[in-house]
Amino acid sequence: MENTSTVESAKQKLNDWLDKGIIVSGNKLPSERELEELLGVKRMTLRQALLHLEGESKIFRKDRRGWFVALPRFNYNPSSATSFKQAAIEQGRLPSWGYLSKERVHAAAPNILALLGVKEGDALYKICGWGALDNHKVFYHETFINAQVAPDFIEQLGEGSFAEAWETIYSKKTHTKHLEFKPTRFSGSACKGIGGTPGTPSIRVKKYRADEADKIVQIDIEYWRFESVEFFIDL
Amino acid sequence: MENTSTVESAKQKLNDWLDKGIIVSGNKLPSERELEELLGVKRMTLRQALLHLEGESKIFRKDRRGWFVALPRFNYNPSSATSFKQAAIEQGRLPSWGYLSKERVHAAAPNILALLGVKEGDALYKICGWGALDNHKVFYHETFINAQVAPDFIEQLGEGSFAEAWETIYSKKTHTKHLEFKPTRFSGSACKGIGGTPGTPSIRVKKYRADEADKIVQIDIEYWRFESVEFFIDL
DNA sequence: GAGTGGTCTAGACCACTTT
DNA sequence: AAGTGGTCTAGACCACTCG
Repeated sequence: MENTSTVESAKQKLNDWLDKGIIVSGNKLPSERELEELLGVKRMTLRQALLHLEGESKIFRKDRRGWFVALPRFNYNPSSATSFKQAAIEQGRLPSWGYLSKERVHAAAPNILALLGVKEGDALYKICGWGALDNHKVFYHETFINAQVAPDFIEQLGEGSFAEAWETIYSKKTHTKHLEFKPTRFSGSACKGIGGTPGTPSIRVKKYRADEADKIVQIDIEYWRFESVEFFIDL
Repeated sequence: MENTSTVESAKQKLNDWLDKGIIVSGNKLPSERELEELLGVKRMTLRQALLHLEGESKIFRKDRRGWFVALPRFNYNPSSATSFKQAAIEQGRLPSWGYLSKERVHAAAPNILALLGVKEGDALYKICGWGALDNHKVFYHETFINAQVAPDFIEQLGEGSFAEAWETIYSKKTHTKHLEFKPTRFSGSACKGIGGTPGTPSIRVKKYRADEADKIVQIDIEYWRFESVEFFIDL
């Protein structure tokens, strides 16, 4: 009669409730203590079920804030000229973003300096920020820019997007030259910046952007929430 | 004196032992029961530590077989003409692969048929297999091929690689036309094919390969072990 | 301040792998 | 047959969030 009270059965019930839209009022799931009662499993077991559903992109976590019904995946073409903002709108999503820090620095990882063609000790810009869809943060980024190529970039950027700044202020059309995808887990600044749970899988996307002369002018390192995105590239 | 006996401390100790190469004889870690004693933590706690280290690519699991010291990440360019075999050798790794099934089928997902230009009810080939580095399986794949474009592909393939078959037998040079990266978790056939633990994060790579006339002749769906790979693309 | 998520303990049983 | 990994129970404490 009663089911086997295992992770699998808990998952199925939760899945049902999610599909049917019941129980899950608004967007937040009931607390774990309520759920363990509703599902007839213990806390650690429930946790497994929730973690599995997280992996299947049905739900997601905000650190210390609980579990939420997942939003659709974002279809992202990192090589496209289309900005995050525009792509989001095209997919019927509400984009937003913020900057956590904008610094003029004189040091960075050696390979960053080399790629940007910045001499040891010379200035470059480091900008950290996040991007969100429907008010849910989906990526954190660190961006490096050659200060010689784009003087006063920080001031010019304001609250606008990178693409806008490049085109409007420096009249440069940039294109993606190189891409890297590395499966990792959230930790450190990416974790804080996005409000992610440490240890949760994530994808690090590294992007070199170049100008018309094929000179690398910007390096982006983005950390995406594992379940919130899907990448595609046309060649 | 004794540390706080938390996940973090267990991780640090394990990390130490891994770095120094002690405790870890051969390639397999001691059993979980031994480790809980050595580290002074309980099983579920140890498990958290191990899972974290798995996420950081220091160790990996074989289903029901235990924990192993991780191998280096494979640097994989999915758009390159270079075959898996060749790329592996260039990175000083020992590649191997196997086929789990080779079928002539008359049905597949509608979008697969459409992309390959196979009419409803017509034949296509479905080939499932795996790839390994240093005798550790790192990906599982399902490949679909238009039977009209490459008659008798299954027979011609033998135990060789796809690239070899296309070039030698059909004298076609193929190139990657489209790529998709989707973070998922292991389940179903991919899980079995690779000996992965269900629920473990993985990356699904979808690849359309086309001939000189830009006609799609092959669709690859690969499921990669999360921690064993890093992708890059030059544009 | 109550409630909640994150973490941890100290056991247990089963299915599978290995010896 | 013994050992091991996978799973589950029934508690507990702490740090943080939220009302």
